[in-house]
Amino acid sequence: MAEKDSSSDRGGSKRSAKPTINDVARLAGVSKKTVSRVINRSPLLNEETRERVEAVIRRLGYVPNPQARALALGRNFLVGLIHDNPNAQMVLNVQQGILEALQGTDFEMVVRPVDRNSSMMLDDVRAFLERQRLFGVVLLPPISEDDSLARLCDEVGCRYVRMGSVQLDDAAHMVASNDREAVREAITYLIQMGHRLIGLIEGPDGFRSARERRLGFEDALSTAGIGLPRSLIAAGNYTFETGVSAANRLFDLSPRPTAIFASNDEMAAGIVYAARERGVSVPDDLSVIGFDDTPIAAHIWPPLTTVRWPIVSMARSAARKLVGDVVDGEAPDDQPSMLASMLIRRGSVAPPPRT
Amino acid sequence: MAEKDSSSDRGGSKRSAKPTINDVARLAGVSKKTVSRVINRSPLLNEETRERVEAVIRRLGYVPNPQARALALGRNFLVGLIHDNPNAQMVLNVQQGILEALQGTDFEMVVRPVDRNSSMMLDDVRAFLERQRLFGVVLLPPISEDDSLARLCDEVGCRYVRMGSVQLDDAAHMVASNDREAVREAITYLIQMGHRLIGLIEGPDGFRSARERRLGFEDALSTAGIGLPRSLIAAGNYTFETGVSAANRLFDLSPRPTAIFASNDEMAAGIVYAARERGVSVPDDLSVIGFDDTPIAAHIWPPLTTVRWPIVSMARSAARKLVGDVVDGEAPDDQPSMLASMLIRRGSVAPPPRT
DNA sequence: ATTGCTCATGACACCGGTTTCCATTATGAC
DNA sequence: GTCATAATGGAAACCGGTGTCATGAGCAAT
Repeated sequence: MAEKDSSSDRGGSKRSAKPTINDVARLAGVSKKTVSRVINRSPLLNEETRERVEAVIRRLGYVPNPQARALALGRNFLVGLIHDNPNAQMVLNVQQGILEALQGTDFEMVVRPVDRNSSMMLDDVRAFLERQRLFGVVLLPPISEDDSLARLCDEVGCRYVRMGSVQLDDAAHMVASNDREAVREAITYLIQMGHRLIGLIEGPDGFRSARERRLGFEDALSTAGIGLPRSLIAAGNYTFETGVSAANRLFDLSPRPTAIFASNDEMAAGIVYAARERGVSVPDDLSVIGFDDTPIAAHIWPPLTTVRWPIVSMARSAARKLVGDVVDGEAPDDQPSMLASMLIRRGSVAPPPRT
Repeated sequence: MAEKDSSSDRGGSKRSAKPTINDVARLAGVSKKTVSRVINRSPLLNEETRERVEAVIRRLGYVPNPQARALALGRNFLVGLIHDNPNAQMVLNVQQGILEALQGTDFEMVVRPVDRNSSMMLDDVRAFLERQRLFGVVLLPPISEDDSLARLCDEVGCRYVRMGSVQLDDAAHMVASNDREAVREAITYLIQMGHRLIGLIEGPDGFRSARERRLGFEDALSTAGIGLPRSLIAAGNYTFETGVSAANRLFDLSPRPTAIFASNDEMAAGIVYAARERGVSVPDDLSVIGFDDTPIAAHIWPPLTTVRWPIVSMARSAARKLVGDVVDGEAPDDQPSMLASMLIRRGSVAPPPRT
């Protein structure tokens, strides 16, 4: 310890020295490179040599050092998840999907929540990407809708795949669902039940998902020849609380809508909550449809009819796009870029009251 | 490309060569070592030299390569989160706490969900730890209660900190809350409201959190001199569904309990759901208290009175324990090992009905 | 026997940092 | 002015892998 430049290694760690590729090579009587070939399943390798080396590897319990590999290869084995989504279940589902795709590979997932309202957001992400030199990132909505983030990834040479409600990028960089079509179906279902006065609680301005869902809503109504007064559209921002207040605004309308579609389940749960507060019965007086099919949808009373967003599959597909060609030579667009949502019918929809 | 050992680098990546420490050294007219000293804030360095080097670093936008650092230092900068907790909000809160603690350090967080029911679990985790050579891991309940996991970490030389409902390990390896005391308070509150027939929906067998919460429940009753018939205790496993079925079992009792405490919010939400199904009014006919204060608690009707588990602070504290001494020479037990829960009073508790 | 080819393997440099060890320079005491 | 000492900076080794290229063996064709 001639120089105390850095913090000293506090002695305790009795981490028994891990065997290295050199140890394996020496004991097997071959060169490092040959061991490296065994590890990487090189085809041009004598079967007998391979077995001898593998035996030594097993005996020593040798595991290649990922840091060294990362350095030598000039890339690491980290896939990042960048998100600013407040919905815990959604984020966790995405993590699950990514991890499923990474299962059995050398890749790990690192998670990076960001604050889209911060002016530093882009700088933060840039610093993160440059520092960590991630292999690639998955971008979760709503921040995935931001083109400047995608450009940033390009700039720093980091692969990316965006998830979203609509195709915003080419197939290699995008996994989308078709929200518009799914909402159209849901609203058509309400219309078939007899509803004519249907309210909409929108997602926040500037979110593509919000816009797509609204477009699906409008499509269904205009196809059925039903007009849509401005007053039936209430603003929300995907939180439970705005669901409550938007619902209250719609309840004050006269005539009152007999059904409300909320652009996500949180807000739909807010509608149900507000209805209880006001003594409005769901579904007898009011039908409610949400979007996402997060657990809350099934766990409130009455259980919510909602559109299931195929979030886990989307995430899995996104991660495969990212690492597929490295892992098994698969082309990045072998993975689907468009996945379908589906309507889940539960107890929050009924025909409108007779009055 | 003489040898096609590994998958070829698909050409596209026009990642402009990142500046290295050599570039900085050359342009600043100093040696690598000097640049390294600047990066690591070595004190024995001429002020003028430092400034010159820093200027070059800024000009080049140089960022040290973490992989190379990890290799040279013999440790990486990854903190793992190992969990098998099905509660999304809880997992995400823990992630948030860990990331807060890691903020501004060179550490990143990798997430590893495991399946505690799999016989391969320990082997999987061992493979994970050995492969990735993580700096340390945070263990989330319920799997954190498993001593064999902690022993495994010791064995492979990986630091760990366990989170839990009771002190299961020494202060350097544990961050706990005091569930027992918190539940005692909650039940005492029910007793003060006049309840005498109080049901309990337990967490799964073998979970320390479940046991501690039950002990707190029993403590409060016996302190108040209230007996606890076996029939008032129903089994659950922390899921919404078992909350529903356990509640139904308690509803069939005669006399029916006037209050039920559930060992977590999911199950408490199940009670409220079941009550609605049966036409039992909460809180008029039945008071309900949950545990955790996850968002669902505030988002159902009526909003749940519950015990807030200080999960974010616990996670932050756990992560600081892990990296503290490396980051700023802080002793690992400068961080608290015990954090307090608190009762959040909302709308699901009222005095018992007169009858 | 010589040439030409393929196959299996090894020597060696390299990735980008940190550390060791030594050389040089600056400082201060005499 | 000289010498001892401390402050500073550089050369080279090292961390543990991978890539490049050379080499020797084995074998078929000439």
